[in-house]
Amino acid sequence: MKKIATWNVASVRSRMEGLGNWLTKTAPDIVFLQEVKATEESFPFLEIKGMGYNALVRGQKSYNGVAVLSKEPLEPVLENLPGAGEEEARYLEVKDAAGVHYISVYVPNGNPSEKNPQDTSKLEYKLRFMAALLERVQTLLADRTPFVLGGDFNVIARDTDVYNAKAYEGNALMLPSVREALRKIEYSGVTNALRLLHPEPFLYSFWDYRFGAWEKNMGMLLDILYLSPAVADKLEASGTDSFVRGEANPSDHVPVWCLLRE
DNA sequence: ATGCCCCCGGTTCGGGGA
Repeated sequence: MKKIATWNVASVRSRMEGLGNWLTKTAPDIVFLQEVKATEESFPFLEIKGMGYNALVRGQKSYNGVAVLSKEPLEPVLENLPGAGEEEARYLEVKDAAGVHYISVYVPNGNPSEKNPQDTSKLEYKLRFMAALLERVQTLLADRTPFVLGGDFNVIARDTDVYNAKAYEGNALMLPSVREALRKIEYSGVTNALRLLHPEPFLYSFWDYRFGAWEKNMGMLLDILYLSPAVADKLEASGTDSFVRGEANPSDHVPVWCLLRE
């Protein structure tokens, strides 16, 4: 069995204790991280090595940043998503010795800043990014490359993936254009590892730090693991590690994981 | 239900997150 997880850690350096506890407790083989908010120079490679994991990092100062942790060494394939620009660290594709690709992705949020509520440039970037991601998925599928694509997609795919859909009307997390972009990826032929086995409504991976959201269970499902067809055939189990949201100094996201037969 | 929180850089606040 191989366990693969994705987790938006919301600043890896400030989350080391929780990350270590979670790795020890759940023992994933491969972990996709998002929002590490560190450069390669400042990334805590040594501490993570001490936890038993190698790390490949596409870093950036202050913002974004993605990584893949693994017990067995992996090798890099792409450090940027083709067609999405190279300014922001939101994509890292690596592969194992068997040729399976592992992709950690952090899709842009897409909402305007509070100071410029009419600004649509961030939404346009999100849609461009998702279109480029669709292209990459289609290429991998056409090549019959086995892969796991996981990350924070920043999309509320269905009204029942959020505590109150009405409150988020017009939000870039669930605009029709954004949902359509996600559906194009899903309908290209990948399998949602969590949803295939757990279709129930109000299953969340994110609870805002504000509003007492965790205590009131005001959450959203934003994190996804997509499997290529050959990998999906090996899916044994999946879930969310929501317990970490209740621990000290947590990320606002929790890990989503799947278990694959060898 | 957007203000509430949290992190970063680098200073005592602004930007970003969702």
